[in-house]
Amino acid sequence: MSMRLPAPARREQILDVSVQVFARNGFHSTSMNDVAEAAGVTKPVLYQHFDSKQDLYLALLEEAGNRLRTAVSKAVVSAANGKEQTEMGFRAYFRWVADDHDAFLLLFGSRANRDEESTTTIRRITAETAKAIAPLIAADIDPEHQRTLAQGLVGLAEGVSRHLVERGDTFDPEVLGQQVADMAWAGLRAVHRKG
Amino acid sequence: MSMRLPAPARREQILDVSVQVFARNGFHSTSMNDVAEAAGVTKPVLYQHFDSKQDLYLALLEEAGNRLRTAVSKAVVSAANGKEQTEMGFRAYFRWVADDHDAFLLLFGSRANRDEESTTTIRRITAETAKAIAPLIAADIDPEHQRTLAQGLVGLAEGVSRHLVERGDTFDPEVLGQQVADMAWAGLRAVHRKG
DNA sequence: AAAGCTTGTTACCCTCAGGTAACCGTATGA
DNA sequence: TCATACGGTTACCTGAGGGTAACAAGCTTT
Repeated sequence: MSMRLPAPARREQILDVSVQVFARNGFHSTSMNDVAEAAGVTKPVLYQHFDSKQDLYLALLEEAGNRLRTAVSKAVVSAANGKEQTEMGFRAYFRWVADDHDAFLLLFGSRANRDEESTTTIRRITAETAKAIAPLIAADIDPEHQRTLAQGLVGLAEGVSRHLVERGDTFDPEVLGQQVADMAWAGLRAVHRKG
Repeated sequence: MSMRLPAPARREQILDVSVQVFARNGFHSTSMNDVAEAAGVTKPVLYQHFDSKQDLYLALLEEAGNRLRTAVSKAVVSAANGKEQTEMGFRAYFRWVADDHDAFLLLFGSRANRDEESTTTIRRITAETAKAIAPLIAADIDPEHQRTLAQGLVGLAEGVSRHLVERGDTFDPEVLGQQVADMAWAGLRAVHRKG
């Protein structure tokens, strides 16, 4: 039925397609047959490119995580002061959510199914994101607590995004990012004042 | 091996045990045999009390959700002004996390596996929690946005908790709740000022 | 102590889905 | 035009695990 494709192209296509399928239906509710069908191909083809379902899934997580990471860190670097970093960071985050939609669902959607290994990967990604944010938090509080609050901010962005994405709402990432950043920044300063 | 138990007691015991097992290993990685073994009993006994694995799992989610809901709403009601409500709410939340540990992981842990139905249930619980929080947010911004921010606050608490619980850290819910509440409250006021 | 309800066990069925062996068809290069 | 490599398919194996039928062992009530 489907056209013959050179191996690397097929691999890419499989990755593209499976992000969507997994994001929509979750890991366990998606069979390799489903993926194959969505790719217009049969199961053994998948196994020519990936060792196992796990392997495919982890590759997807990894790729999605990379895109998130680079989007946020690029944005943060290009900012001058803490406040601006906060703004740029959140705006980049929501921009990523808005146009890498399926990747977001894959990593953080309610349907994101997680066994041992995937959990580790996702946690790592979250932790790295938090790490990128941590410096924004006033340096005069103990680092332990700093990291905890950073995780909280990540959760904040995640919560907002999940709500919007799963409702199917569209949103302007710049506006939303700015609003959430305002909120977060004020919160951060409050923590600072108290120590 | 195990003692005979009257039906209601057995049912309770199964619920107690399975919260732990599911929380620790996630839905799909936990077989009914695992649950049965943990309960010191064999599989068919489980099916005397629950129609299916789904059924059991949903019962757990429901129970956990109820405990969360009542904990938070009780706390919020007993407070006078918005600031106090915020403080009481967050403290109650973290108190719940601290001593209903497994329930938290079940609902919000990384390993929380979610098919169609469970997702709906969990979303409902999150939404209800957000709804309880929404009134705290300044009334002069549009309700749509209000709800979105409320989801963000829920995410904030969730993110902080997940980080701590999954690291196995112990924490004082009162102190942590107060700190997060300070942060949240400042953020909320900032949103208020902007409209 | 026998009937009968309740609790529990053993041993099984059956489906689903991950994974693979063996085979086909077409483009390419000698 | 024949060989061969590569992309793809059909048809199967297999294990895990949800769910159940049939039977055993206790209480309890008369």
